[in-house]
Amino acid sequence: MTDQIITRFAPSPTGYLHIGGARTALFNWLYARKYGGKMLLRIEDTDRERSTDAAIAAIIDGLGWLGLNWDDDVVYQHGRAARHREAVDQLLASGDAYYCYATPEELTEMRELARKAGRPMRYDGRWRDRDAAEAPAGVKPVVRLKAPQTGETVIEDEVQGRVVWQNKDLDDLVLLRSDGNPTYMLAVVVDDHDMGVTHIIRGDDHLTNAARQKQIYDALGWKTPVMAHIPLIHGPDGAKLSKRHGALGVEAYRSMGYLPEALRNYLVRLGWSHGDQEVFSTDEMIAAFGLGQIGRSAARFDFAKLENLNGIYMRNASDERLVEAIEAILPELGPARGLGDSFTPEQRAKLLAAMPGLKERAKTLVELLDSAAYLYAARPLPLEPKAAALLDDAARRRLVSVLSHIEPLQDWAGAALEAAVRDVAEAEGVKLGQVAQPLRAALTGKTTSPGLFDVMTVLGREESLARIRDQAA
RNA sequence: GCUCCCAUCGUCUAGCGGUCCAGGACGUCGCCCUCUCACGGCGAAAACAGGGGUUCGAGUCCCCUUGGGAGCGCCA
Repeated sequence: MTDQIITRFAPSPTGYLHIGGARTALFNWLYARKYGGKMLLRIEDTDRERSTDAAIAAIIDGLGWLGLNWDDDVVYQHGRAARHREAVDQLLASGDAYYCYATPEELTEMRELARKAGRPMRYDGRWRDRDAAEAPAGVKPVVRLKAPQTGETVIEDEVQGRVVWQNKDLDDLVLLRSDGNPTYMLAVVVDDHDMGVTHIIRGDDHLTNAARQKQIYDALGWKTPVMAHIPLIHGPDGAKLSKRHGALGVEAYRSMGYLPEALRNYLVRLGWSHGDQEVFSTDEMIAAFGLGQIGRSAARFDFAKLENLNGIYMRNASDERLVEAIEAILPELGPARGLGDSFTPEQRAKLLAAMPGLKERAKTLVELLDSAAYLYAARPLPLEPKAAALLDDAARRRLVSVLSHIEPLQDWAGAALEAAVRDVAEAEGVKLGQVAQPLRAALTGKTTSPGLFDVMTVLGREESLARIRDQAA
């Protein structure tokens, strides 16, 4: 029991689940699943001002969409303030923490002085050894950790390796604010400990925090969990991917038509690798995952590669699955495309029938839906400029010939249609393409589409003939 | 400014002292397949940031420089 692996994902609910957070969650999830352990979810909502229920919902939705389930109940950090204070009392009692009455003004002054002197900006410890009797009246104190001033603090990080700080460079951090509320630094340590977290896997923006947290663990006499600080994800331009700089929530990727399994596969390969393997099933991912194969440098987000992966996953997905995935985002996409929030049974049936040809050609669900527009278009079909250009007089005359060859067909099926159209080309003394392209333009309004004879089959005899007649001359 | 982290093709990466005139994938560019577009197949261009060491031997170890990034709050 004690050797069970427990990881956690601990987002602060101040916005959606962004892509970096999603990857952190994924890594935690993979690690826990691999070792038959648990991944816990903790909402770090101690900042009451910035935390919102909408953000909590967005994070939970995002995890659900990605298929990253957590174990046990969600822990809300805010609800644990009493326990956090208890830990501070322990530290106060053991002499590992003290009250500090320095005012915000004094702190600002300290920072400015330090900056001028070219020294690290840190608290000077002025209340560290002062008697509480000297406390100024009317000032609510904070509680600070009495951190070691000599020696070093060391983190043996699973991905960054051994990281060392000189204790003289670290100051006495605040554990309890003057209003009696715990700080993040204290809360994380107490919660991770109480939740039995054995492995902390998080972004390396927390690496320097790890040193302070280590000091708190030590002061409390607790064992520090194994830590793994994974590199951040940067934007395509190399600049950091922050909420104010192009970072998108996972729901944005859903709206852009990516499949959650494709996004997961893309994300896992950002910073982690397993030889030359690029595509992983969920089981393969879990089996192959390991902290040791996580790289230490930041990665840029590359939509082209995500699209490629998404295309692979779409081609391998069942037709029904893809129709369902499109239906899930249809409320967002449909109206702008002349479709409703959901498909009519006929629309759905046509889409399903055309899916084998459609999914072969699209990289996202949005592209897929757009490429299916011809299925639902009302006659007479609007023609794309390039399609219109294809339908010159000679082409329209050929369509007449096509009509005469296919109208008599008993069997409206791919092979028969193809044979008929080939006959037309031969009779006209032209290449198949010269008949096929105008035909495609007439049937779909576009110059590209799935195989022509599949298109005709899905559209059905009447609709196909009508569309051809519309353009024949 | 201070502390810490990082550095292989445009991008994601393999490489854990010799088998690397550096491999895979995406992207790009050719060719093939072909009713279009995709898919698929074949091929090409494309990288060890720079400088010092250590070593018989360095992409791989050490140092410096340069360039990125993170953190330095009574935010998380």
